[in-house]
Amino acid sequence: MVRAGLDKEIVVRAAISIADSEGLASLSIAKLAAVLGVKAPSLYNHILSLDMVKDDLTRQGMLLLLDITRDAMAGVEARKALEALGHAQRNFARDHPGLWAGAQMPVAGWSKATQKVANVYIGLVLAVLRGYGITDDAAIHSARVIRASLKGFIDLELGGGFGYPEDVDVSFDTLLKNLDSGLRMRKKI
Amino acid sequence: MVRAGLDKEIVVRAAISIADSEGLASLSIAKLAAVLGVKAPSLYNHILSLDMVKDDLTRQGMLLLLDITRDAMAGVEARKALEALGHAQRNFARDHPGLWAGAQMPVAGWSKATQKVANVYIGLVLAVLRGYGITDDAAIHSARVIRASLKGFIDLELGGGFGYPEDVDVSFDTLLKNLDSGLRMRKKI
DNA sequence: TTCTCTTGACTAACGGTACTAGTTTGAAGA
DNA sequence: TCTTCAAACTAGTACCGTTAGTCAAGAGAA
Repeated sequence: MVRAGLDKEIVVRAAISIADSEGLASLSIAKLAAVLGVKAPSLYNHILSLDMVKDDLTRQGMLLLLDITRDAMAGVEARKALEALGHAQRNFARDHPGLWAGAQMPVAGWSKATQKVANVYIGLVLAVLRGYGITDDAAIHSARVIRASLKGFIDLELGGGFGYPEDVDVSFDTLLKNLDSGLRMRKKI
Repeated sequence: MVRAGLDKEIVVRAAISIADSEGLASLSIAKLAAVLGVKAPSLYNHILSLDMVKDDLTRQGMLLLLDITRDAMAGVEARKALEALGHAQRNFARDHPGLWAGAQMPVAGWSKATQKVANVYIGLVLAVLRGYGITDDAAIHSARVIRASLKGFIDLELGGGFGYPEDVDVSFDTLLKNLDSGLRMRKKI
């Protein structure tokens, strides 16, 4: 009965590692316990439930994504900012598929704390739109379009939804160009 | 031990009903058996596994979506066709959230038969693009953009991802307008 | 009508999941 | 050194999908 010296952070870190390498779906209490060298019930001295671990994982993933995106967007505007946002998200999803998958779960299952972090992300999208001169109601609608397009593309790419051999990078550039031209149109009207 | 008169079709039909009313995630052998008035193991006289039921459900969902979309797109071109495609998908997802969720699962988990049906869907998107004068490689890239945008929007809407009170219908129209203007741009170049 | 054979139900069980209760022990602080 | 709390443990609950083996319903043949 040697003590493993665990705490919630270590457990969540292990969960992130498992989710990113084997997929969020195969994250389980049993696997977590095995990785940490402990029997499954012992984990409950540090965590409330597997769902809570996933919530923590999601929130940490969002915070990391926010940092990365903010850095990428620093000092650029409009189209450059949109591209920075898009590439930052796509790269994040490829580097951390488990964290990305966590952030794509239905909002209803998140804790208040995690929902709060999610709202900060919207702020970043709205910042991009200010660069296009789009504010207020129109910004909300355009923000939804940007979020939806990026999320849909990344989910499809990660899920193996692009079967044809054409270069997916070119497709992503097409997506960003489309969004840019749509937003510039919107500004003119 | 009265015989229930089951067959695979009846089981899949019940699965669709459960998935659409309670969500794909809560579709289980136990629930399926309860609904059909039979003990769980009895189902295995008619099905191979729960995964195979989900695959059938997905394929049937896709076929239904294809029918609905084809009908909506009949006799219209370019922007009208794009709008028909978009609204048909969004309405389908709202009417059949379980079938929609099935069709969004990672491609790797599908049978060959189901993947084949999925490919037919791409044909519909390419038909829309022909109306814009976009063919070949460019069409593949634009088709990915359309699929990604629609999928992302619908997934976000169904998952409760749009927190602000602004009218989601307006946002969807914005998405379609964006796509349309992007595609018309692309045609000119 | 009776017999046979197939089909579709059943019960019991296996290994997996998350989780809880109760027990023991390591290790830190008094 | 003793006490106390935290963190591990074992054992067990209640689910999940799935398999093996059993038995009877019901259809077709004699």
